[in-house]
Amino acid sequence: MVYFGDMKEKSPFELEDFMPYLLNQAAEKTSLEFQKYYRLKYGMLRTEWRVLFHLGRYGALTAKAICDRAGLHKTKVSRAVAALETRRFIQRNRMEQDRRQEVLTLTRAGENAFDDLVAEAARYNTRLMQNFSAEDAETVRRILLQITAMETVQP
Amino acid sequence: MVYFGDMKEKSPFELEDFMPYLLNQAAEKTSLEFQKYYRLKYGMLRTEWRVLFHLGRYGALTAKAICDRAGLHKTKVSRAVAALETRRFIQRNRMEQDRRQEVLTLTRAGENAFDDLVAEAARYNTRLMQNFSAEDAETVRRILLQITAMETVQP
DNA sequence: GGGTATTAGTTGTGTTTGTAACTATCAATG
DNA sequence: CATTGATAGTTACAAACACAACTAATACCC
Repeated sequence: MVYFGDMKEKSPFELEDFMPYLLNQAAEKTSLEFQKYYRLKYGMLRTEWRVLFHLGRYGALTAKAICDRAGLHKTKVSRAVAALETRRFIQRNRMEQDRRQEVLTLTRAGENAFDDLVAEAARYNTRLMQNFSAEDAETVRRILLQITAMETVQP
Repeated sequence: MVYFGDMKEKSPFELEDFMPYLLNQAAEKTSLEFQKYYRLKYGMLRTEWRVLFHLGRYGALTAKAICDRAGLHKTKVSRAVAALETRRFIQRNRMEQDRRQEVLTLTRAGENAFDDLVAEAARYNTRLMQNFSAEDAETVRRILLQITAMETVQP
């Protein structure tokens, strides 16, 4: 019988068993790939694309509403809104009943960009997921949503 | 019969159907949560933790080898190595047969940090994944690896 | 062996992010 | 109404990142 005394028994822990790592690798890959649509074609950053998406998908919103829905910090949204306005993708209108808030709406150019990018997103998603069975896709979707919605994984 | 002419039929596309979005949300959540272990306790950044991990898990490596294995850019690794050396977690030794390269090894402090962080990583992972069945966990793992390894999702 | 190309690693620069502090407006309470 | 506190959004500053240019050492090859 062979003696395995020299083997490191303690750490069979591989990076590929570590979910944050796996998630990051996959997220980074797909994000970088999809970037080229909104970045090259419209000069947007990821946050800008997400803000645009929320406005296109859910109609006029305030910055705060976008923060809440999208889980983005207000400074990120503020900068994205400023950039999108500069490029004439959105329009701001102060509310009269509460002049702290402003309602954001897509311009015609913004709607066009939205339509285009949503179509690209759907196509990208289809191409990405066609490699997997419908059951597997649904399992992944469900678990990712669940992880995202989990309250803190307690120490 | 009601006329639905005004409905936007074209875009039943939700963010929650968009895999890059789902991946990013889950990745960001878990990364931020796990950050506190290496960040608060050892003052490391994510790249530093990953460099430390590779050295602890796979033994002495050059910076280039870490780049290749971890899929990190050399400038990131260079700065992580500098930071880890400053905090005395690693040691550098120029190779005699090729004086461009330097072999990186963990110091005692580096090994201690590695052992601690790997244990925390394993515990975090267990707590995260205990909410799912073994089959689901395996499905997710497999698909995330597959996505990461995919060549470009062609336009 | 001398010029050219590669390779390992570093540094510099502009861009993006995170955090905190700030302004302006509104709400609540005395 | 005046003061205090909360809220929507912006700005300022430092940390982090990406990408290109750089240094130093080695390989190639005529």
